[in-house]
Amino acid sequence: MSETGRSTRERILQAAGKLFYGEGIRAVSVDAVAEKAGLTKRTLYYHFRSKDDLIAAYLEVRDQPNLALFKRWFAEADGDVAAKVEAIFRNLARSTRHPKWKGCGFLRTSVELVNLPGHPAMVIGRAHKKRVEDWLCSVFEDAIGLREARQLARQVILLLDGAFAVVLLHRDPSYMEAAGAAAAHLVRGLMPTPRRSIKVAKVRRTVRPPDWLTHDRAFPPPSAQPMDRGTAAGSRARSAAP
Amino acid sequence: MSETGRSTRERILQAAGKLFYGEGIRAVSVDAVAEKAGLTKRTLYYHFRSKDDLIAAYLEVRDQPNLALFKRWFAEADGDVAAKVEAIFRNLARSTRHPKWKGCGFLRTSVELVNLPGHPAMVIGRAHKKRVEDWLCSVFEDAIGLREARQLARQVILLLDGAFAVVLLHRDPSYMEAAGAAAAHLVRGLMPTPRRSIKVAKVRRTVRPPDWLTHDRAFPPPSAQPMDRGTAAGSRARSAAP
DNA sequence: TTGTGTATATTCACTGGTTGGTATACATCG
DNA sequence: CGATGTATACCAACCAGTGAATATACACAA
Repeated sequence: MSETGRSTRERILQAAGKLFYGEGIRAVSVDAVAEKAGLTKRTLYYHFRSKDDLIAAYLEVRDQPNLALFKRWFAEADGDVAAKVEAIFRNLARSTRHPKWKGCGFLRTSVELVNLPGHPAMVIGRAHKKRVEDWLCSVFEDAIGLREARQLARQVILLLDGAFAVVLLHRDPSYMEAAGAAAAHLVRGLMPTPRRSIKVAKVRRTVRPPDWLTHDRAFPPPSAQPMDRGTAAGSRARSAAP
Repeated sequence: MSETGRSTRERILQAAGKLFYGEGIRAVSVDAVAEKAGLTKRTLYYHFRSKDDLIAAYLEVRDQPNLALFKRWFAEADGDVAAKVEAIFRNLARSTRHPKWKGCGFLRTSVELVNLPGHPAMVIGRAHKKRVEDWLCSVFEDAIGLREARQLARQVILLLDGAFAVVLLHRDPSYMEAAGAAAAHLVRGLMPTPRRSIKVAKVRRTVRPPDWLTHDRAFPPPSAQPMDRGTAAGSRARSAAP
């Protein structure tokens, strides 16, 4: 609670974030995190019950900023919904060119904990992906009809996570753009208004619902309060590694 | 290589396959593999130079059978190419319901070795995925005569690998079927023959030229340079880092 | 048949190092 | 004082990989 206490905890989280994301959770020892944070392992264990707790905290920290980034990219893009969705992929493609980019931390963690489905980090990862999907779904509901929105959101998510995996494997950002093109095509195939005029549509045309414009500008939180934080006594299996 | 030698090697590979796929390569020790194979660790090291060699061999074994399975599912399915592609996803969805299913071993290994791009297992994994993509590409070229076959094959691969990741995370096979529907929709959108409406694609446009693949964006990008098309072919092989 | 040489195949016991996690004590501060 | 942090030192378990000895198979000679 003290000032030094909070900053220490955040220093640990920052070090853990860099190391876990950069090298993988099993490849990083608690000692390495402590050393990077500039303190002793014992101090780390004062702030976090276990390595598993630290892993969960590492993902939890990244949850909201990640979704917020998607929303920002979507909001700042011009064009219709399809173009805005594609803009997310385009921004992501730019990110993947950074040498420190290592795919999606949530997916990678879920792979490393594949046999611990109840691990708190897995719960957080699933919740995060669901949150992105729900946000996309709400976006599509506003622009299209209800029924296909869920399926469409899922398919965009599939392309997104597929691109994370494939670009990480091949280290070729063009896959991310191919995914964006596919996503835009899927969205456009379900859009009600025939987009014949290519030129005028720079800014959203005022289609029927006048409220969706305002609704689009101000993004409502997908759900009031997230995070069923808890099950702190998880204490699942150990993560051993060379 | 006497008779016993080969069978011993295969016993090791079988044990390694079950353990590596079931629990992950970093979670499984060499001792565990040796014990499961019913021999000593020293014997294992007689047949394989190192654990990394064993990992590579584990993936190499699965390369051809995996692709052959896709080809079989494709060949045995009825309907047009889109339906045949969708059949792959449907068969895969059935596979994911098996409790021992743990996603794609190639992708999972690439995640665990994310910082060793020159690792032999990574090379094998990339080659495998490329092989599946090339096969799909040739299917689209031969059966439909598509010029955009390469891009289409990549997008189907993206949906495939995305489904592997997402189904593994949520343990919900319906994502695999959603991916299949999306893939079929993408394929069908490029098929030359007049198409009948099937399933998901309810709203159907009647535009002839499938120009969406050529990265046309229906709306002009705000700034001049939309995206820098990277080298479409050629995956850069980064030099190994220890 | 028996003996011997040689390459293959396998085992036991071990190394040096790392792992997640602790016991204990010391420090700082309201 | 007592609560909150931090540090030194330590643990038992586990890790990938190895040295030295041995067991087995087979080829060839006497």
